[in-house]
Amino acid sequence: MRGKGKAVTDLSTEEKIKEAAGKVFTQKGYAATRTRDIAGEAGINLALLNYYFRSKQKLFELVMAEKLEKYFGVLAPVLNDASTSLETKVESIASKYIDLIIENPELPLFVLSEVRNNPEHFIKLTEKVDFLNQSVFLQQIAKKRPDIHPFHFLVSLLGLCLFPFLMKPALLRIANLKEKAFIDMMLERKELIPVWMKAILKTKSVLPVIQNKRLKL
Amino acid sequence: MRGKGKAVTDLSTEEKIKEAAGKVFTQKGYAATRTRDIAGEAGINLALLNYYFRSKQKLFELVMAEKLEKYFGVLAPVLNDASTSLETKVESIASKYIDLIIENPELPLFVLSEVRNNPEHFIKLTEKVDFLNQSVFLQQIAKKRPDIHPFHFLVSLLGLCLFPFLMKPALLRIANLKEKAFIDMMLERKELIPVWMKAILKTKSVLPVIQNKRLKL
DNA sequence: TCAGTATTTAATCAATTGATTAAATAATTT
DNA sequence: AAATTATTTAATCAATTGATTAAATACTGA
Repeated sequence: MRGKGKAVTDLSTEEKIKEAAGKVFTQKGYAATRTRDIAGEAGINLALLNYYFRSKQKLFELVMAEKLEKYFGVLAPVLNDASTSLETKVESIASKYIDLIIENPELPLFVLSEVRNNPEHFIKLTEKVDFLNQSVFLQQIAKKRPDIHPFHFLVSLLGLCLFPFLMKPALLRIANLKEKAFIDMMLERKELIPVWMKAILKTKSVLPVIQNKRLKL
Repeated sequence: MRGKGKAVTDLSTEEKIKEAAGKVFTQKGYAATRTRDIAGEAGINLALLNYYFRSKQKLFELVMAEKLEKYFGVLAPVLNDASTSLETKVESIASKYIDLIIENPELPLFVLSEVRNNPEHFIKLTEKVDFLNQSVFLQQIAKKRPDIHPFHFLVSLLGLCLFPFLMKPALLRIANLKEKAFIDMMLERKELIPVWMKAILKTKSVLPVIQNKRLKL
């Protein structure tokens, strides 16, 4: 049945559906998404969706892989750059992540939710690339603060960048912010976070040093 | 039909269902939850659920209100305590929040997801209590750092506490951590975060001071 | 143009799911 | 114990939803 057809048209329709699926899935999550919503959003008939992608699940997996790639794609190249300082890396991650999420505000909640629901997606993505554990970034941190597990700092950095987007709906309400003011705050954070991370990395050790928590490097 | 019956039995069954609903809803979210799952989890028949709570939606609203109360209940009393220092408040929030989420690991993702899907829940909770904007906590921050919107610090504090739980599944995998090691890290954070927040509050100003971003206090 | 192929659609199916109902069972009261 | 009321259940309903099918339409190359 399904042929390759004219490449341009083919790609266009297929892409249109995938685009719509990306939008609806990220907004409502897998379970709350109806294939009819996607079809409607794409301006096509429901059957066409299954014609192109066989099933909701298959379509979702395509979208998910793309979103995961987007979400973690910011990190990978920076973390393993041996030619930049730790400070530069922090600046780069904060800046790129915040820009990315301003353009894709629902990405973090979507990825975190669906990774929890279907860890296998995330596992498949990471099983090939062990980019993180042996990364230059973590080594640079470990060198500076051998007393604290380096993931403390990575998680803190990501939390400072991403968490505001996660609590954005709540924040807009309780802080009485408008959309524009929120974006401005996030842009401010591109400058604030590197300063803060620097300060955090400089703090005096407070943890008991009973166990040696240094990574195997 | 539905009578009050024997108070003890009544409460027990009703509570059993609500407990089960809380568990399933927080684990899977509203859309992915089947009323039959809840009934199964509670060890009762499906019809009994509707007999007690009329509908899935009604039951969910009860659970949601409870979870919201739990989630934000940590903050309210601390933020408005005029008798404690800013430093003490930060310590208290970090400690209480981390303890709470260790006991209820799925709470943050559940609350954040469902608040996005149904902002009215959150709105209903907050419309009465304007505890945050005029809080002692924000005033103490604004006094110390009039150059930066105080919500920057609140969001940072919450992010440092909560974000690790949000990316826990990813973290366990990429950092090669076991459950126990993760909990230990979070306990460490109860000490680290206050130190970090202190350092953050001390950083030199880096933002342009064109607009006066001071709150109306 | 027209045969052949690709694309799109309306109609329909079967499974799932939230909700209801009427009947059975258990508890309580008199 | 009998009557009354409360609790629980199996069976069923109607709507939703993912998926399929067969037919119609648009497109392409000879």
